[in-house]
Amino acid sequence: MTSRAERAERARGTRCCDGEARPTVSANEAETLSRAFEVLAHPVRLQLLDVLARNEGRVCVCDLEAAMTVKQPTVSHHLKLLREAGIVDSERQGVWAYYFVNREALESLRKDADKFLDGLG
Amino acid sequence: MTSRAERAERARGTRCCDGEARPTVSANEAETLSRAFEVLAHPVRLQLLDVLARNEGRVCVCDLEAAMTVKQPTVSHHLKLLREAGIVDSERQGVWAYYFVNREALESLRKDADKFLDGLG
DNA sequence: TATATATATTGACAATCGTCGATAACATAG
DNA sequence: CTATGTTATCGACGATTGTCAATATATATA
Repeated sequence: MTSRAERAERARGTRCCDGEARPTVSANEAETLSRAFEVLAHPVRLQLLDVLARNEGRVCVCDLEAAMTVKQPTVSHHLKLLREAGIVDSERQGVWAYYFVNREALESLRKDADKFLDGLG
Repeated sequence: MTSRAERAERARGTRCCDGEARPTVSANEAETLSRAFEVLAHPVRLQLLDVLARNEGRVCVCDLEAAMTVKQPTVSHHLKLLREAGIVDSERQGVWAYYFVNREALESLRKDADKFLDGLG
């Protein structure tokens, strides 16, 4: 609780700011945006994205696995989530699976995140 | 699986990109950043932030509650998470509790998010 | 074909999350 | 003091998440 300037008195049972307190972001937009942030809300996924973004189309799962602290099924699991979110894609080359970021999807995610955060003032 | 240009052949049991596959974001940084994204990973918290950012220090819980679809204890719960994350603060005025965004914390969050997302290329 | 390697999937488990009714804590009016 | 309105906390519940061993699937090599 931080101290602040005084405020107009008000009777109980009254709203303080009626119309002004409506969100400008709809429930649907908030839903969509929060799902985008969810994808980013795990350290392993952030590191996977980091590696993939810096090694354009050249990283196989075995190397991703080596770069992470978690075991192979867990890496595979997080890659699946990134794939389902659309921000990475993969290609099979023989025994190996190479993952790479979907640049348009990533750009779109960044734009949405920026727009929301910038919109906050 | 998207089709891509051909790749140098390689024997099984070999790494494809050794050193290059290291994350530039440390496990600790990833941990911290992912916690920031976690806060944003829920539609109600996004809408709360939205409302608070647009009504500088003037919104009481009763009005936040009226603006959300979830019940009062749930609103209180999400406000607590935002407070614990440091990006909002609150002040009690008599019976009412007024919430407002912590501008420095919000700016710092935005900077970290931007830095990571921009860093991806 | 048999074998070895790379990746994905399954299934189980503990841990965390989101929600809400009930209730506590607090402030004020009467 | 009592009653009423506001917010926070508690406790329970189902749902979701993260992890990994075990296993399946796919591919290449011998």
